Amino acid sequence: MVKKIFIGTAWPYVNGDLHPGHLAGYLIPADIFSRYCRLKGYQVLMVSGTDCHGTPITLEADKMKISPSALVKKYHPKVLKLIETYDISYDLFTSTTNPVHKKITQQFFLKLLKNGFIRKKQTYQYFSNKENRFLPDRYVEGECKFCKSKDQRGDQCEVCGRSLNPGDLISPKSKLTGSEVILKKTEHYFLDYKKLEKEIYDFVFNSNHWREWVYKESLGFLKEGLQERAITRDLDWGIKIPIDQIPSKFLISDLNKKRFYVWFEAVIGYFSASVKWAKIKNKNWQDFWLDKACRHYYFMGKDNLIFHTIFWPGQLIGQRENYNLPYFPAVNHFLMLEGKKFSKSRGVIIDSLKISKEYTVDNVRFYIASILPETKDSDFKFQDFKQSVNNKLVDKIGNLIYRVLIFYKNNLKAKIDKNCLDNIVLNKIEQSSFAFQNNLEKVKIVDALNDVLNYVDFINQYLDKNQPWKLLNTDKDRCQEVIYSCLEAISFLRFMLWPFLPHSISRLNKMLNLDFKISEGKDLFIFEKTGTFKIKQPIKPLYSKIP
RNA sequence: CGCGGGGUGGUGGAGUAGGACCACGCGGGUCUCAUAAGCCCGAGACGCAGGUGCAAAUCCUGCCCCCGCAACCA
Repeated sequence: MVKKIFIGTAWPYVNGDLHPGHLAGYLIPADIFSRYCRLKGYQVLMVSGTDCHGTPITLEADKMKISPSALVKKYHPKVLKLIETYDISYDLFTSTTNPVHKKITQQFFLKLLKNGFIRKKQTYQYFSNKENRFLPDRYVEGECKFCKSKDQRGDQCEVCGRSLNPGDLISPKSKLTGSEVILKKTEHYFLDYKKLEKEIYDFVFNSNHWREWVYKESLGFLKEGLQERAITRDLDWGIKIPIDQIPSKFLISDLNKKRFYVWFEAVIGYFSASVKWAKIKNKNWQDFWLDKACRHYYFMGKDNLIFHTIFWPGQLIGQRENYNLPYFPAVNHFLMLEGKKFSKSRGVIIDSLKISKEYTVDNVRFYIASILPETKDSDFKFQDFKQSVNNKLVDKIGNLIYRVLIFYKNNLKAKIDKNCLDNIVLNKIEQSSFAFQNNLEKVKIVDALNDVLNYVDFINQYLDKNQPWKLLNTDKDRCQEVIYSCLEAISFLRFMLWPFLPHSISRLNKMLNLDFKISEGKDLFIFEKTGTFKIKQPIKPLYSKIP
């Protein structure tokens, strides 16, 4: 039976350009994993899209004096361009503004309502008369009523450390315009996580194959007990509440002025994008969401952890449809830039598109893959980048491939009489392949890349020990055997490198007149001799040094 | 005492009690097929202070530093 894999990646917010933190946090690791799965012959579905709703979008749009939808139209293509440039292999990359998503979000809500997990509740929120809108706590500042510190944000006082609720600020003002802010009564729908707590706890508790810190963090969060959580906001930008379909006893006032809260809606995108993909491609989304043999992998930064291990599973459980829950949340820490957090306002920023043009996509992919923040925050340093690419990718990997191919072409006229694979090489291929797959199955991508580098080192050492350049005059048969063994080793190397470096490995395929025959059910990591090596195109180095 | 993660040679990582390991960088040597590439050898580290143990990077206590979350930022 073909293994089924669903891959969901975090939905990038469309209020700015994507920086290398997004590449390292989910785009590149998810892509490496999905390419590996495809080579293994698994049935893969990888989806995501842009997250287009929420207050930050409306605020950014206001700042630019355009409508939220105009802002989305401006940024969505830029995100798409980046994904195409880096060749992130989504089966569908959509956005939360697509109609299928709207409809499915409303259905999710209605189902939760029907199943008794939604309740209505009155709260007080900060409201700006001048701006004529409710403001999130963090956009309001005033004096902390506990310690009397001035200019504290509405969500927390940084001086005394207390969490603040609406009303805990004295003379609150809008952080955006400085205008006065009042407390206003408003009614919202809440998702009652208390009722789902037991099932969520069982789900998390039984997931002890997760990365240890992810497991502990999720359990730690549950330890404090879940509470009901608002799923609607007083906003005019977002997905509308399906008023017509709500039983009258559940209706609340001003529903036409409310929208679904983005946290509730964005994660449903994983499901709605799958449904949309199935419609477009005429496939079954049920293969991935109802077949218990399908495993769900999610890739995201650590700021998104709780949404994927607690809240989203809760939403799925509440559907009572027996949908597949996350199998493995590949949560990454953060990528820093020269020791600092990426920050547009502080100028700590690199344009991902620009560096791909300047240094090539595969160079950037290689470096980022080598420093993925899988266990703790990691650091993008330009000096490291250059060293890493020049020494590992160019000198070790690139040079190995080049020295073997050019030797084969120049000294053996690209022809081998006897296809005899050295046992020591065969053993290494099998041993590395095993270690590599073992790591990738556990989404340990940095370790898997190290397996590849270790394999390359071995082949370089093998060449030095056997010195085919000397054998050329003393023992031609052995010389052919050594070079043939290296060619087979390189041929297999293509499979291990392609997930990391799709562009250059495609070039290598062309040089060798080979291709990947990817098909569901066919495991390309089972070693098979390539047999004969034809060289049709001029041999050129795959990589060049960064000056 | 809100929850959790982290601090190991210059850099990035591995290592949950008994020889501190890997890769890059650095120093030296060597080959010459190759992109001044390859290969070999070497120097160099457990955040701080206590404690338990025959033995601590690892367990305990206190402190310092970095990061995420803390339910209205997603």
